[in-house]
Amino acid sequence: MESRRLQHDDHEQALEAFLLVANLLRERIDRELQRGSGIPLAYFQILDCLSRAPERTLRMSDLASHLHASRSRLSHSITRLEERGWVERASCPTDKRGTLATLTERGLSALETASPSLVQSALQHLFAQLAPAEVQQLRALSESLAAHLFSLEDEHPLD
Amino acid sequence: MESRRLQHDDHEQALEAFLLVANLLRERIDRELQRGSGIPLAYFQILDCLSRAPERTLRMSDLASHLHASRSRLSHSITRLEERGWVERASCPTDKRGTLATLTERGLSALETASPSLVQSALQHLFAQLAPAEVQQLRALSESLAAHLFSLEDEHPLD
DNA sequence: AAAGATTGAAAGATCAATCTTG
DNA sequence: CAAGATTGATCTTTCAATCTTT
Repeated sequence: MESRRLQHDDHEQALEAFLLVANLLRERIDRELQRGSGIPLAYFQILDCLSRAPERTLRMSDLASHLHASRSRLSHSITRLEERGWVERASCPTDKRGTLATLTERGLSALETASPSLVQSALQHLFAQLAPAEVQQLRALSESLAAHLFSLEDEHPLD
Repeated sequence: MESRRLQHDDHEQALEAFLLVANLLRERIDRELQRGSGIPLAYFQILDCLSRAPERTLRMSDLASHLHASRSRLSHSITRLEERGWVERASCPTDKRGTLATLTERGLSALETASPSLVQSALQHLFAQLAPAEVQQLRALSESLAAHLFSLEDEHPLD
């Protein structure tokens, strides 16, 4: 009973520390991007994802699942990115229900301007203090937890 | 040069995995709370923080720094919690600039209803697959990163 | 009916003033 | 002027329809 209780406390403290650092990290990166280039992290991730796709184009649905975002959220975001001239929509030729999102030249420039200095400086700042083995630990733990969370989503989907 | 490049990739992948799992985890916990009790995680954290304070009361400023939230965000949140009857404001007797936030009886009940089952089930789900040593690793890494991020905030504050 | 996508309204967060007290 | 706190405008996310195509 005692050890059961201790174990639970361990979990709770680990969870608290994890959620705290996750927030701090996201905020920090978001700020550095925002300040340096005027691009919020959420938009950056969309542009980055499109830039790696063939023809710099993806279907809304595929883009949403790559980014682990809801269709609704992505749709609103793409609307705003279209207003900035960074993304264009086109209807899918093979399936009239679908919509294709394409990264424009201007969008690519914006991404390339923002990308190198800021993300790298963030990374260097953040991981400068961790030993290579610790970086690996962090990655292994994250991937293990992510796999578990994905299996939970399959049981109880969020949409 | 080659190893420099490899190291950077390691960092980037670790960061990606970490940010992904952090989002999944936060969403999952938020949903379980929301579905089970109608309380969003952000509100839960405020109520929980107040419930541990002496007299169930804290100054807005102290509450904000405990939660690592901006004063503005907290002020808006407390307004909404007051509307629900879960928190009350009072002006600080010793410093007329200050405002005290107090958890009400109804707020305490709401917290206690939401708290036990949901958070514990979330914790058990999430950590069920990690060995105790891994939980400790996760905690140690999180705390180490958090300490580093705090020192960054001191150099370049966010407010 | 299910899948892909969008929309409008409501809730939450951020940003730049603003106001009061120290 | 600085610290504590609030406000209003704006932006983002979420939620619950809605619409079209399969």
